[in-house]
Amino acid sequence: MNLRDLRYLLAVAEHGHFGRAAEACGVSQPTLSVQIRRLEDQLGVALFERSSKSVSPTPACDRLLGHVRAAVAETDAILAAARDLRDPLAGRFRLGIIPTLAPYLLPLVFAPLHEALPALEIEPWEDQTGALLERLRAHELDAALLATEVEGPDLASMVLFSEPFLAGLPPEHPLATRPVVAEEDLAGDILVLADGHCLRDQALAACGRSGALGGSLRAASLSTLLNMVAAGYGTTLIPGLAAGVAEDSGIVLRPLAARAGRQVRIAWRSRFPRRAAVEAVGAVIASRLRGFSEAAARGSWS
Amino acid sequence: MNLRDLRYLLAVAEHGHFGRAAEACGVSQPTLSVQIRRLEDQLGVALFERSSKSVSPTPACDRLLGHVRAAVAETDAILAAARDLRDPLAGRFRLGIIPTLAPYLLPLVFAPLHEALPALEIEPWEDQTGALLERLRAHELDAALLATEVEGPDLASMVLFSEPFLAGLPPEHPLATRPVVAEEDLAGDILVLADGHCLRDQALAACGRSGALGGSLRAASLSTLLNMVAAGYGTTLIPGLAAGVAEDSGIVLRPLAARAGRQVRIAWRSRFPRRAAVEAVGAVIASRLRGFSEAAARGSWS
DNA sequence: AGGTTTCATAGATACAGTCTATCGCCAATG
DNA sequence: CATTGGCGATAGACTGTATCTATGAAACCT
Repeated sequence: MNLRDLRYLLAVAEHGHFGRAAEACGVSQPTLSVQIRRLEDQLGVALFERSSKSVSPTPACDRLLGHVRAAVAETDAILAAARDLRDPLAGRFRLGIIPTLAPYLLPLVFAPLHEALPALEIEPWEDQTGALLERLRAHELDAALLATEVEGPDLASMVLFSEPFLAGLPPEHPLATRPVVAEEDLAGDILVLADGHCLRDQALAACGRSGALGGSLRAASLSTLLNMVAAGYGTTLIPGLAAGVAEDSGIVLRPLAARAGRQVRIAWRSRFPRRAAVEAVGAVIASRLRGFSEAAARGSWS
Repeated sequence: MNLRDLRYLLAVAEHGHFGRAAEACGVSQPTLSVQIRRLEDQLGVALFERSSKSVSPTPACDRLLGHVRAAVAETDAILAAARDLRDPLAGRFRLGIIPTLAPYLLPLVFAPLHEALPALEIEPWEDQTGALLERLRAHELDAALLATEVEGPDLASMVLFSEPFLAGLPPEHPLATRPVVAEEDLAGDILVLADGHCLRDQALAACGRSGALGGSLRAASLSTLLNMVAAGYGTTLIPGLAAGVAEDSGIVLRPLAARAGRQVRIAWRSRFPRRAAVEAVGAVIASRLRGFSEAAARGSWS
């Protein structure tokens, strides 16, 4: 049985006339005669009572017409829904974001994203890199914003912008008097985030250390870390986007001598069909952050 | 778009695997690959994200699946309903019956019809010949039981049984003393039904009259007529099947010398597709009434 | 590294849908 | 009563498409 035949059936039932029904369907009259006959054979039911003056549905046909109309309506609904979904820049877009980025990046890009891609319903999902990659591979995320490279042939990524680190110092710290701070000078009393945060490893690597301070601090969030530094418990490396918040908490910020930093990327499954959406989201973010890395590195982060 | 493709889509969505879905559909794997791809092209929407390890529906596909399932379910419903309707001896059967036949024939044949054709839901429709033919031609009846021949190439009919007339007399009527009554002897004081009843014309014709008594009586039903005769207002011709009821009302019945009577037929549109149902109904009625005409003509009508 | 699994592609084939042309039937008409 | 027109059915040719087998490409596992 074919959907086309069902439409033919509806047309004949509606017009009560093979010729006019054929015209309405855009086919020839014999086509309808043959197809309706075939349909009757397949169903084992006479659908129309033909005479030279009228073509009227049999009672059996009347009983079937409801289902036929419903089936045709559903397929029309499929086509209509597909039309709505056709735009890859529309619909839900689940975007993972790491915790050291989300609170500072999202306020910057949310409005531009909504403006540039009004049909895209972006659902941010905040978690650490490992968890995000897991969800990405499990099709539970459409893309993720990370500060690390991704591995494996099933994933792909693209750099959106570079985010320099800044030295974060308590106001009374000796280094706070210098205009520029060398990364390795921070190694002595640097505070870092808890395990799992990519920023932890990157900060330690930048200042030449392989391990953290002896388990004394397990800051779960950058916000906690900033408060600890502001209270004089040590120094830290602060991602450029968090500069404003860091200053507000009373921390002194200084550019770094070696320009340590990280690259923020958008990652997706290499087979993800809505590549266009990923690229559009990436483009909006990159555009919003254009020139940011240079400005941040110069220290003009306000 | 094709229903087959929709079934393929459901299979792939269900199995998450082209090979197994193909097996379930009874086609080869390349067939599914090609058809799903074509469907994606037609809808303009990516339906599955393929990799060598998994085939998972896209969010767009998830949204469409509901409609797809509904469409396929409706077509299955069409097939199922057609299976039920396939038997021409099943379903509604609208049967017209003339008023001088219905009250006496229906009680006789209703049970045998139901027994012989349990799936046939017979809906009797009582009206005069002209109205029945009109409804028959308008497809509002499937067949009709009449006592006249039908005219025109669009209708056909078949005699089911012969129904003799009997003389119906008041007990005190002079003719009541005779064992057999001649039709023409009734002409003097015969009472007949109102216009439109075929029995009216047939009774008048049988006793050799062309018009009725001077408009004095317009009996709308045989029952009224019987009561009038029983009350001594005149004589009448009574169809054999009504003999029992007539006797119960106190009328004297006598066989007719010339064996006047009428033939009861079943009529249908010559193009009516459920000829088998018509013939089955006719056969049951004819079988139930077999031998009736002879018995009635002999006067053994009890 | 080699074999296995899985989906995609290519080319051949068979079937099904459609067309034009024509027939047969019926009805209306001169 | 013969003719004409309208309508659906049928025949035969053609075209497009769904399907098959065979093979390719990529990823995964041993």
